[in-house]
Amino acid sequence: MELRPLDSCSTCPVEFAMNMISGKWKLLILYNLMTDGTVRFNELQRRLDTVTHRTLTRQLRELESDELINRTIYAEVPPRVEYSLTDKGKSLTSILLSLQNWGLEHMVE
Amino acid sequence: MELRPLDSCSTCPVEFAMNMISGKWKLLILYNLMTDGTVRFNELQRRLDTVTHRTLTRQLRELESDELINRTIYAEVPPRVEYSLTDKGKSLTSILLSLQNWGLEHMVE
DNA sequence: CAGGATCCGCAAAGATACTG
DNA sequence: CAGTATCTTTGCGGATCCTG
Repeated sequence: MELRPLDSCSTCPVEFAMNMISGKWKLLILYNLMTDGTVRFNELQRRLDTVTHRTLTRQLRELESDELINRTIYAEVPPRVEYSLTDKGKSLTSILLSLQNWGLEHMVE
Repeated sequence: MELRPLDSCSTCPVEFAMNMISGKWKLLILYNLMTDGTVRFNELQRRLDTVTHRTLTRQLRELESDELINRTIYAEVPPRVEYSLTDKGKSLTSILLSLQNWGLEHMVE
């Protein structure tokens, strides 16, 4: 596949994709869901380690409104909320792999 | 290739790659150099259309310090400065294609 | 032509406190 | 447990003016 001309920025597929994954914690969230399938809110927060409660919530809401993740609420006490990838979210794996491959080849360890 | 575990964020290849291309105009700059080879400063500014002189300079400096682009200065009057991709910069094409493919498949036109 | 210097605005992220 | 409400911070990008 070749690089296409970028007619207009508002319809640029590259920018469209970048907007989905731009966000300090988004790729880390997606990565965790890719490898583990389903993760609860607090478990996710533990794994991201330094993320604040507030910020994690926001990032999850954005991913959800972009239809990259599912949010499942269980009517229990204490409450349980589980996050998982949608098919659209799963399809981002190709981008993550592409980024990872490039990083592995060009990072000085 | 499989997704690797993300041991530590400071050594995460995905984050390393993202840091290279995060910047409002960077992918657009790289795209222009990928398709045209060598471009002068003002020509680049015309193509990005709404970018300011100041901001374009900063983005170019960052790309240069990341060794993604070459900056060639010709000792002429008026001055001439040309930008082109390094091999490292050219290798980003795979990421751009990956982003573009995803965007084309998931954008509603 | 291709910058540098200064100042400013804004959106994203963090800190902290409170809650069903 | 999984949020929401406020407030503050910060850093990127923009606006403007000056120069070899």
